[in-house]
Amino acid sequence: MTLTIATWNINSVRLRMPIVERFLRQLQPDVLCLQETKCIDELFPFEAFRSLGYEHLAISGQKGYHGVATVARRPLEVVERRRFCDNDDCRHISTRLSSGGHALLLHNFYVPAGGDEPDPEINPKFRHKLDFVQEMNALRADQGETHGSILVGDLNIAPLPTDVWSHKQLLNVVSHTPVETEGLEAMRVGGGWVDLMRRHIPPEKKIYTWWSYRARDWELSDRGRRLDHLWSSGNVAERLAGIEILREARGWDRPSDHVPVIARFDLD
DNA sequence: ATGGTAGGACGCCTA
Repeated sequence: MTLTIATWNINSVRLRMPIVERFLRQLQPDVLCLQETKCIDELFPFEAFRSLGYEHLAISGQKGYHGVATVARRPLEVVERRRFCDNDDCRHISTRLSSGGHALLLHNFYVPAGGDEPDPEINPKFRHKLDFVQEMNALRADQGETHGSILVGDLNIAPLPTDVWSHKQLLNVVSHTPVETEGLEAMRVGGGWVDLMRRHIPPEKKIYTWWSYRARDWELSDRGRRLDHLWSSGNVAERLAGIEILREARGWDRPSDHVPVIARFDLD
């Protein structure tokens, strides 16, 4: 049997329901992890998801900012809404997915963007981002009483030189500074996580999942970054059958600035 | 070198 898991920073789930519907009808992933839902739980569009066959929802929302949601066609249960950096931002939810006798732990993350100034001494938002990644070190791929773990989301860091349109020009730009890229890679490797997009697509090849709204023509200039990630424990990575980055979604009507990324696994 | 756009919510913060 196959299991497909998608991640997408949706930049307001209520405003984006038309393209969420289009995506779910077209790709039909088993699970969709959303970030930046930007609405309190009471206002989450439950019915729209249910009518599309996504009847199992795990949400963690707040007013106006952040917010994550994991929606699925199969049963899932909330494991934890973890707090980071001693505040109540809704930036994480973990769920347990049962799939053909396997139980998978699925983390859905929205890492702080970090502001514009890449200096933690003068920019508290950048300090917050670095601290947040530091605290993510507690999450190990082999953790929990499950048969494997998956970690997805908008991590707001493009770790490899080929994860940005210009490595040289972005070295001092938040999302690609060495303190961030090295911190994220250390956390990933230390936690035993496999970068599934890079397992499937060689590191020489450029990959982007985000293009700024501010470009005159995002497609023509193609100044993108890979900010969205899918990781897993080694045993789950062995089952990876494919990765799809839905670049066309950046050109849909009223798009998010991020596109969905989908991983397909072949399980027994 | 700079400013460019978008969302939530209604003056301004965040990305």
